[in-house]
Amino acid sequence: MSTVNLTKNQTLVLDVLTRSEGPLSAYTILDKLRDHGFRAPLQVYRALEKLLEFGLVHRLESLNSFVACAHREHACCSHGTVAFAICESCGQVSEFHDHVIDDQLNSWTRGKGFKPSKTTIEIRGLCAACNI
Amino acid sequence: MSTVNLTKNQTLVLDVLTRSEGPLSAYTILDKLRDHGFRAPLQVYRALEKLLEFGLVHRLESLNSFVACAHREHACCSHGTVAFAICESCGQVSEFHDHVIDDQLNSWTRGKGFKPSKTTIEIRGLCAACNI
DNA sequence: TGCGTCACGTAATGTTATTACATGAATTGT
DNA sequence: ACAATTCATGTAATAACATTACGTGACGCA
Ligand SMILES: [Zn+2]
Ligand SMILES: [Zn+2]
Ligand SMILES: [Zn+2]
Ligand SMILES: [Zn+2]
Repeated sequence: MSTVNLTKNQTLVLDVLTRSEGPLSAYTILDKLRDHGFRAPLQVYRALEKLLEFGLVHRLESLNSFVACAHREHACCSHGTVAFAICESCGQVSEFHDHVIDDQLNSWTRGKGFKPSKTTIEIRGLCAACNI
Repeated sequence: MSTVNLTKNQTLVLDVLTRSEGPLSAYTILDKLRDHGFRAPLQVYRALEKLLEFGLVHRLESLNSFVACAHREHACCSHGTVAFAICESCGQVSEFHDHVIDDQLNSWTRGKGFKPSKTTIEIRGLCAACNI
């Protein structure tokens, strides 16, 4: 659980994401940080790039947006693939891990000689609260 | 295995995707169809929307691009979630299904009361040929 | 004929992401 | 102390991806 030294911009971006209820697009983050001196998309994208490297943030491909990791205490990157359930009504995102799925994907890739670098699993739908 | 009647534009787009080695972005499709009278992105996006509905085409979220379904004879939509392995070197895409993964995801969503509408599974990495 | 639906066309605009270039601070090796 | 290198940052411009708004003609059906 090595703690990383974040730069000022990285800290600002991570704080915004951590405080947010749901995922945010890069441009939404930019808007939220204009008061703190952010003026260009690149400032956000550069910070996000590092935060993704550190495993502190995840990118939701199906939403073109970003969330703070929900399992920071566990060093997310270390325990396999992460999956997300995304509610299309309220925007809530649940992050989870599943070793059976991991194993199954690994078994497929090994069988094919495919060397995975990054795996995306995203379930869009309605959360329990919205599915009344 | 009901065959759908495609419109002219839908046929053109599907043909381009079917002939293509790998996934194509909407704008690449547009360029390839300029000779056939395509002039605006919307023509492509409208055709893609229908082809996605029909299950003849898949969208790769992590690539913002589209592929023809590799299992048309099996009526792709009918047998659960589709997964893709995408080679970051040669661009080749392998489409596959795995019932264990399906079951595992379904068991998670049932447990949470989450009602899935669409699931994305994409593995980025290096295919066997590129991973020498 | 009048009406609704649907595929299509065109233009404009909105959203997301990257490239190119410049500056200043911190780090390293001598 | 000095040059060389690296890294975070700033700014502007542009590229890539996607949607909204509006209008037309074809078709099926009361
Ligand atoms: Zn995480
Ligand atoms: Zn919800
Ligand atoms: Zn398919
Ligand atoms: Zn390859």
